[in-house]
Amino acid sequence: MATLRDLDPADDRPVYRRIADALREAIESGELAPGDKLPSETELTARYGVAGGTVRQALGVLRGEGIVVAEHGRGVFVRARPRIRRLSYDRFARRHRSEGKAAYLAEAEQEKTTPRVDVQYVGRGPVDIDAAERLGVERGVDVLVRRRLYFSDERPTEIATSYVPWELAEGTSMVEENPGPGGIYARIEEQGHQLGHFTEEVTARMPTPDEVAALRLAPGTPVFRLLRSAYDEQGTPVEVCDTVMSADEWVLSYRLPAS
Amino acid sequence: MATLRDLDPADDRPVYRRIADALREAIESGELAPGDKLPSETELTARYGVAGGTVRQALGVLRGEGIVVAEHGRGVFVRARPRIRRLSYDRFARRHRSEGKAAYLAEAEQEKTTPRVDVQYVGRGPVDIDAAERLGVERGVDVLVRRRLYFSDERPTEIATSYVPWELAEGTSMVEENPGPGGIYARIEEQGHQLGHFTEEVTARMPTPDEVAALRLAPGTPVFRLLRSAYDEQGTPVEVCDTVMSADEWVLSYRLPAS
DNA sequence: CAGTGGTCTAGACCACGAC
DNA sequence: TCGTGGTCTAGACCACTGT
Repeated sequence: MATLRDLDPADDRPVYRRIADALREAIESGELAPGDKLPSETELTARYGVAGGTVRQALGVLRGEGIVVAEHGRGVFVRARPRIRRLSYDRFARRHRSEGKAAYLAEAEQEKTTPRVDVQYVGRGPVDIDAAERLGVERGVDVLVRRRLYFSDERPTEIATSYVPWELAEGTSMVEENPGPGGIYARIEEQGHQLGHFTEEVTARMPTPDEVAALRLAPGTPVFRLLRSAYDEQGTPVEVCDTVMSADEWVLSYRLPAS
Repeated sequence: MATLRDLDPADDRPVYRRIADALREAIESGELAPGDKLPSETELTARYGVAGGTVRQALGVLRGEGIVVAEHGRGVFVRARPRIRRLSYDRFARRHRSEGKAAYLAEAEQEKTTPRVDVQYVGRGPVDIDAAERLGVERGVDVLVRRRLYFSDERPTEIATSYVPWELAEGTSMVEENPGPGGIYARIEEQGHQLGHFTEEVTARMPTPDEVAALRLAPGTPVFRLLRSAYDEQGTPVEVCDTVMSADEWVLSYRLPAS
């Protein structure tokens, strides 16, 4: 059992917080490394002379902070932080499309990971409320809906749902599972809509149980939600993409003008 | 006491989850509106015939989801969602600076809120590790550190710490509590460094206890961390700003190029 | 003061994982 | 089978809020 410091008797904060602090310090100091097993609840009750419920409360604090994960029947472990990946602001630059690469393929190449897409739904369907507002269509109107789950080295990394006005998508390979070289943005440009710019709206929240399952999220980790709108050179919205991704696996990078 | 549905005896999930579900349904259906008081723990133990600990566990689930807040001695209340505010990508545009407004003042004017800044520390101090990397200085070197807490209508909204190379800051009003009209960016430009662009790196995580206290965060709400670097027209970094803000009060908005 | 949530105890029994 | 965490009980006492 790792050497944990004693509780400071002068500290009048609740015992469970002080136990959580002691464990957190052991983790941050590296004494308990990622993947290491924490002392069991039984050991901690003996170590600190408290009831089991108090120890559970302390561990609950650390789980809430996402720095440990409990595995039923095995123990509580220091969470191994996933590798941080960067989502770069120029990921939709035309040079990638003209090279025949969809954005996620260009990304994977730069990250040196093996990409895979699981297309979960492609077809005509009702537009989502947030997408409708940004596409400038009425709520409930039918548009092209493309919902897919992206993998990187066989680990799920993001859930993305795209919405494209039906008039624009009809009769093109956008309605196919595989939209062809350069992805749907290349198809949209072939339809006479040169892309002008994108806006991206970022929020973060705790995941729904569905998202925890689909993205295999550890408890206590928030998700990013990106709502990206693509505009053509006339400023007409041509696509909206709603993306959910694990917040502790990604850093989003943007460039802001000074003038 | 609000009419809560009975627990489904056919459901074999833990009792505390089923109680949490019943309460969540009452909230989502609007039967318990934002600001309403939930039945007390005593009432809930009687209503469902369980021990107090089980009821507390159920309420803990809802607190973790951030949909209720407990107030010691008063009760547990349905959380009123704060107004969503937008952080816009052009907030550092020169036109604001030349009008003598710091970015947060321009922001507050647009939002029609009353701004206030609480300057917590201004002076020479060691550079943070992430800031050092981006400023291109050695770790631990002394720079100008400006740490402040921003308020909007007297509610704390963000913690920000700026780092400026000491050679650039020395002898200017950047080292004063109030850096003068246009904020520190105006002072940096007066020093001969016309601002060229900014980069902003966005992450999201659960807050530390300090951040919960300073920002008066409800449990279960993640925070954004923005690491913004300012570059002059030669591409030399002139400032790094590290910002923490409540994720459920803000949506971050960016513009991406297509070419 | 009464009523509320916050902390803590000392047990019980169960479900899961590894051996 | 044994050790692990997950759920639950039936209490106790404390701290805070309102009257």
